[in-house]
Amino acid sequence: MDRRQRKTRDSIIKAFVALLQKRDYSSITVSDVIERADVGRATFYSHFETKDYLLRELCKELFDHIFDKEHKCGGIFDCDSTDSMFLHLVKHLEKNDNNVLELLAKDSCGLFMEYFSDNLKEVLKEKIDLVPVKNGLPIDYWTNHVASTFISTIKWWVSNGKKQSSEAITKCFLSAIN
Amino acid sequence: MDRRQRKTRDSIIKAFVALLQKRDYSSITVSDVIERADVGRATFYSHFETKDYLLRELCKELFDHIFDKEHKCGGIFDCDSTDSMFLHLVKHLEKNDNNVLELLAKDSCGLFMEYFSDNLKEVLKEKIDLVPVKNGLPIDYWTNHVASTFISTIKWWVSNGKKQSSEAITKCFLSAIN
DNA sequence: CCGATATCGAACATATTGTTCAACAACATC
DNA sequence: GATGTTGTTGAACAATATGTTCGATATCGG
Repeated sequence: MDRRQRKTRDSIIKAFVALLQKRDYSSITVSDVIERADVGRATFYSHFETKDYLLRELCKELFDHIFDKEHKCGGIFDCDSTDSMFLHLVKHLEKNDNNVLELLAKDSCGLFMEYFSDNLKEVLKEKIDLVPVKNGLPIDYWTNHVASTFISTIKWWVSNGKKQSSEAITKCFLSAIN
Repeated sequence: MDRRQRKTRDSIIKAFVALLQKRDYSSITVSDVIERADVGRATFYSHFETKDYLLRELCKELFDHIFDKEHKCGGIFDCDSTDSMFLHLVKHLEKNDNNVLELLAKDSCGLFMEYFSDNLKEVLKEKIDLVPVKNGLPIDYWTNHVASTFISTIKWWVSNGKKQSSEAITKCFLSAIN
């Protein structure tokens, strides 16, 4: 990819994240983004079809990074138990690159949640043997429940100022689903 | 309230719900709503400040009805156990007045969820003695978890075509949190 | 250096928003 | 059923946002 392309793309996404931390998604305009990113209007539209697509791309980048599909070595896929997998995930989230974690606690976080949930469910499906399904619940229901509980735990954790250690909050989560 | 006011208000909300079932919230314009409701533009704005306020009002009406605050007799507040309370809630949701339940399974349902969750947490706080808190989890975390699990259960149920009976899905939910 | 490609910026048509106003219709009250 | 009040209408309006176009300019890779 052309160095120029990467540069403008990066500055657009950076500006977008910065704005998302301050304002509601729906209140942010394309003009806001390109002004902050210091990028021409036509340039923006040559990179992203609409504002919605920009959000999608952001989600994709974020969760592709967290659930790093490329080099699974050392990632969550290498964990030998679910306990350590979830702890690994929490610790990763705790680092909070780009303050993106905070976005999960905002109002307009529907798409984030969806991506988060989809990625998590996918992992859980592969690791289902490590997460004991409770008394005859449908597997589908169970993975959905575990993913949803993990996300609501993280959301609760962030919303309350991350007072617990990553170990403690992981324990909370594991207690909740066991 | 003036008969005329109620009439236009009702037709606006009705039109709005009908549109929400077909399209995404963000894609629906005020013009769409007033056209479908057959109501003047100025009239719309004399009832609702913005499109967002319309959504809020809708949520309020919906959940005020479900968690009927007025006449608590025979409502969920009269239940003697949490089991029957949740079953009562599910049965109420199953009736699905105005096909509103379907909205919970759509993409742009963030605000619905929020209202749902807030109302549920409030009830749970009053009924906390009936829902045993698991091994030393923070009460706050626990009510949040129970509410979030109930909602994700309902969402899963609706998304999969409500194949289970209300009794069965309530049992799933109770298994998940116990 | 050169050809290819990305950016710029300004202008443009289009669409949506939220407001205003005068004319009209439905209401409640006597 | 006459009267004053209130809600609705439709059209027009300014303001803002969207997405596109195009020639000029700058930057890239080789």
